[in-house]
Amino acid sequence: MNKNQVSSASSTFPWDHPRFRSWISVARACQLMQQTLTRALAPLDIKPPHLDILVNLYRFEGITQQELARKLLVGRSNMSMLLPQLEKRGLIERRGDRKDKRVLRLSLTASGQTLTQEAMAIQTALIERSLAGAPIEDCITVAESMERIIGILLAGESDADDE
Amino acid sequence: MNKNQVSSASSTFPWDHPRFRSWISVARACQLMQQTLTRALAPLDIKPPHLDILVNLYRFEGITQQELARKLLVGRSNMSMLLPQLEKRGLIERRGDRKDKRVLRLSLTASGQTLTQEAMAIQTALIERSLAGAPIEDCITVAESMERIIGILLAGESDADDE
DNA sequence: ACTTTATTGTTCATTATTGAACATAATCGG
DNA sequence: CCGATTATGTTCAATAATGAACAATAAAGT
Repeated sequence: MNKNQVSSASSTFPWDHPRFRSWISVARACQLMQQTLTRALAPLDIKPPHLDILVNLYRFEGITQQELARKLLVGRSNMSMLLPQLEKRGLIERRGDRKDKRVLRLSLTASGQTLTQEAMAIQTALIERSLAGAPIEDCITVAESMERIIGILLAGESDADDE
Repeated sequence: MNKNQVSSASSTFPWDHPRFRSWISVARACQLMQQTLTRALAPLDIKPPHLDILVNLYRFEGITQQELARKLLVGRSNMSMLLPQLEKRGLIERRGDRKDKRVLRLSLTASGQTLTQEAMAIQTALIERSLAGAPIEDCITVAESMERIIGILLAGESDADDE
C-alpha cells in the first residue's frame, strides 16, 4: 500500500515534503555538530553542556541558576546537578544574594575564565570550519529562519496543549 | 592574551561572529523542536528517539541494527537498549538472518505501522506549523547549508584528530 | 584447514536530563 | 500581621546515551 505509491499527490510521505526534509537536515547537522564538539572539547575535560554554562557565565556575570536554566532551555534541576561539579573543579563560584536569600549568583573564577576562553576558541574554530563553505548571506537566511522557528515554538509553549 | 585581544578581525567575542550566532540559532531551534516534539508525542507514549527508529523501519524494512544505528548517528549499544522495549510493546519484530547469524533484521508489526503513521502525522504537523512562515526557497537554502555542514563533519570524522 | 582479524549485537558502569516532591524564602491578600 | 501563593534551589528515581569489554559469527590470510 505504501510500497507502490502512486505519487499522484505532491507528497505522500513526510520525507517527501520539502520543509520536512529541510528540518531533518537541520536536526542531523545539529546532532553531528554536538558529537564533534564533544570530542573536540575532550582535552579540556568538559562537554557541550558545561561549555554552554561557562559561556553564559562569561557573558552574564552574577546570573542566577534560574535565569541560566531558562537561557539554556533546561530544567532547574539540571543546573543543580551540573553546577556543583564545576564549583568543585574551581571553575565557578556560587554566592548567595544578600537581598534575596533564595537565589545563588554565579560567576567564573580566574581559572574558569581561562578555560572558557580556551573552550570557546575550540568551539568557534569548529563552527568556522563547518560553515566556511556557506556564503554569509546564507548564514543570515538560516539565522532568520531559525529565529522565526524559535519564536513560534516559544509562543506555542505558554498556551499549551489545546488548539 | 585573548582578553584584550586587539584582533585584526572585526569581532572580539564568539557571539559577535555572524556564523557563530547563526549556528547558535540553529542549535536552540533544534533543542526547542525536540522538546516540543517530545510533548507532542507523549499521548502515543513514545519519544523522539523511538520515532526515529520507527520511521526508519517504516522506510527500510529489514534493516539491521547496525545499519539503523549508523543512519541515526548513534552507537549500536543504544539500539540494543531501545529496540527490546519496542519489541516488548509489540511494535517491531527482530528476526535473525539466515545467511548471517550475527545480524537481526528489523521490521514493523501491524500495530507498529499504525503507531508510526500517527506519530509521523504529529511530527509533520509540528514541522509544518513551525516552518510555515518560511518561504520554500529559504527552506532549500537551509537544507543545502545543513547538508554541506553534514558533509564536512562526516568527512572530518574518518581521518580524525590530526590536521 | 586454521589462525587471525573484522563485524554484529549485548552487557555494564557512567553520565546527562527530566519531572515530581520537597524545603526555604519572598510576595501578596486579607 | 498572618495565611496563601509564588519563586528558587535541592533531592531523588527514572530514562537515554555513551564507550568499553565481551561473546558469537563471518571473512581473510596463511
